[in-house]
Amino acid sequence: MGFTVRFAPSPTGFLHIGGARTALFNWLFARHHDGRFLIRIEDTDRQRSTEAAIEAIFDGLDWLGLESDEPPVFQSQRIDAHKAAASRLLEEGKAYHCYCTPEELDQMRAQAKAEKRPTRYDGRWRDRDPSEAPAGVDPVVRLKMPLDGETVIDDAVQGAVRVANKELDDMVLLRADGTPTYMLSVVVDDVEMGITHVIRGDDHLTNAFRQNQLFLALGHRPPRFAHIPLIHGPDSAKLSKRHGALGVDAYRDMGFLPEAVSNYLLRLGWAHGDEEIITRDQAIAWFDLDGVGRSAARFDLQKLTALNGHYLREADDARLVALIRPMIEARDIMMDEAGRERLTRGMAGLKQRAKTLIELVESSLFYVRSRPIPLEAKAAKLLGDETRSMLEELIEPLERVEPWREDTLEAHCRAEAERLGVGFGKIAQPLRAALTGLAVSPGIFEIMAILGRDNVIARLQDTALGLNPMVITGN
RNA sequence: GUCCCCAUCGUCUAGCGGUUAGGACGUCACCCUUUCAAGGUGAAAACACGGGUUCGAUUCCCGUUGGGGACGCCA
Repeated sequence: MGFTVRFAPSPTGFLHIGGARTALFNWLFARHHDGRFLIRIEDTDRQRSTEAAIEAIFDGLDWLGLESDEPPVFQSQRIDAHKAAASRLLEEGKAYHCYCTPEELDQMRAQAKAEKRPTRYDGRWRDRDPSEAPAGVDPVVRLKMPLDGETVIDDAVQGAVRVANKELDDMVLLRADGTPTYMLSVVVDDVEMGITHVIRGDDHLTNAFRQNQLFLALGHRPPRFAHIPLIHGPDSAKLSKRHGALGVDAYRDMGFLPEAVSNYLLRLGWAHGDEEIITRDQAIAWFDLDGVGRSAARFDLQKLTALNGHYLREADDARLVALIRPMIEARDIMMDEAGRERLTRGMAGLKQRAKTLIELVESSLFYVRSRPIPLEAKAAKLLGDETRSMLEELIEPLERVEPWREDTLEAHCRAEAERLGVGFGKIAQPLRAALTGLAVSPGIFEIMAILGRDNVIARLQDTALGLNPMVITGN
């Protein structure tokens, strides 16, 4: 339909979670309408923009699968075009030089505040003759805002939002050093890039009134605005570092899958009936601006975690093995081919018990560890002297189990429990502890089948001999 | 302080004048069960308040209260 949107982050930090959602909404909107999704890096503040931040933003977008349809635009490379636009406005009498010093402006604001008046620039140089310019002061260029009437924005999310033009002060277009401001750059670039819909955070809503006037002054029709509500922290204030709100990379490091983060973010402020689990394709088919809510949402890590558990269970086993392999090896546990195979076979049982990749790693280790495996405290508690000798008695019968399969193992162990005159749980838990070093794991016969006879018997012998090292855990 | 926005279970939300106010996360029971998950069943849990409009308001309008955002020669 010829719609073009952009995601325009300023590279002063990582891609934070709110930015990720903005990018997602833009991307989905473009895909849904068969339009274009562009990326523009707003790096006009050279002091605060860093190469590392730019990289982090692209990494984050990449991880979430939000690719740009065209090479990214770097705003810093378009300064000449921004300056030219300002000159044109100056020539047309739509902008003017203002010789106020920063000190003078500070004073003006302080006074307005003291008198409980709005802290706006009063337009004192708007109609003043340039000959009155003080010597030695480099002027800024300001846009002449309309003095009366009102500016109405028909926001695709917020509806009609209106403000009296007298509330809008004459904003700075060019700084005293001649560099363009954000307000100018954004508008000039949006025009240049053919942006039809500006989808961005709520915090830009008041900017939109000013930018709307700037589009008009430049002789262009303003784009359609869509201001989506911000994501808030648990204290319901705008999400920021102090909430521990992090870059998407942090969520990746916490063991979340990109599809889970993406699904979670989508449902924050947008819904499609009662649907909770939404695939990318469904999202593209269903997403549109009219479904976006107007109120801010709080970030809920628990719900993200639950969603992640769902996607973990759905995930392909080989993919999960590939994802956790570096995490396992980072713990100095090397994975040989046999270990990788055991892990892959065991993944179906492991993944349905994990909520994050971190948990998945923790619960997977016993498949790839070398003997004797360490015992966590809860497992050690299950293995008293009496229990250990009971396990020892299990070794011989296990040597005869044929074939070595989940169902035959279960049948044998149940028979064994009966012979010993104990409840089945009395031998299952110690077996689990001895074979995995854990008190919690997938089904014990599944584990035995995957571990293999030799490994199982060896591990039981280790335990009988008390060879297992103890693990000191935080809990 | 000025301007703007918002308001359904604890949280995310469905609802677009007439519903037993639905779903999800979380919480609590019970079932399943070798542990833990998963799964199943069920429970507790919401329309901020006050005026209108209307035969009828969660839904439309106004106000109050509460929350948020913006007020830079930052982006």
